Amino acid sequence: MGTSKKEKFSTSQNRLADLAKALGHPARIAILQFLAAKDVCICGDIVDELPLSQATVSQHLAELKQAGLIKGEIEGPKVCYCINKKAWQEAKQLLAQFMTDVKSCC
Amino acid sequence: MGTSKKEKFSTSQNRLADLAKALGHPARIAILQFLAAKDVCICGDIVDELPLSQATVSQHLAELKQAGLIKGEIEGPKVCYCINKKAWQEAKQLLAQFMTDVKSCC
DNA sequence: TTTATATATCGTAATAATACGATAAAGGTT
DNA sequence: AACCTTTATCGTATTATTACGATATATAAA
Repeated sequence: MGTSKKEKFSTSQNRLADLAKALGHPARIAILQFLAAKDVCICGDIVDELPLSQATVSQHLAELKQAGLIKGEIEGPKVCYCINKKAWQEAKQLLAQFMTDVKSCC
Repeated sequence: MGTSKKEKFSTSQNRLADLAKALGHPARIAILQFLAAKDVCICGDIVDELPLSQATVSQHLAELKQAGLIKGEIEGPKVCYCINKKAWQEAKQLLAQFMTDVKSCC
């Protein structure tokens, strides 16, 4: 019964939902804020910043990567993570447009 | 093991994540768009608009209500749903600020 | 080559989310 | 009162998410 009905909704509704879902965990918010605060690509360090195990952080990073919001480049034994500029602007625009379009009447 | 570690993150990180999570399903995106398109509070009708059962729609509405994004007023045997204007503006501002703050470096 | 370091992935357990039928609750209609 | 309509809630099945230890992988250093 818990089968997903996502295919019954439009592509753009699903894209918005996927983006929002990627932001839907405080650890992922924290990761993005950390990446932003440094203003450069971060090589290593991320696991130490979060109160979660290495495996769990890696999983959250993979989800952000899957949503296209970050990218990771292998640099020696480490991986350098960055916000994906293009995708981020796109996501920002999509969400902002959606939030603006949804006018409230009362 | 799947115990939540949300308490290890800040209130604002959790608030952002909760808002995003509420938007993290195409059915809820569709509900919000439907409410917006009518530009008035919608009494009834919502279930007929979605390819989901009445019980499931009611559950999605409850989640949006829980996040504070919509409110429902009982009108006779029906319920009138509306975007919660104040909360919506707040959410929009919070998300926009977050998306802007997260600058990408590459 | 051995060792250390950094990440990813596997396996798995626990919890949360999704979905729906059945039923309850509340208000209107006849 | 009996009945219909609308919505919420309960019970429950299924799937997804979250989390972590253990292990694999890949690179650098000794």
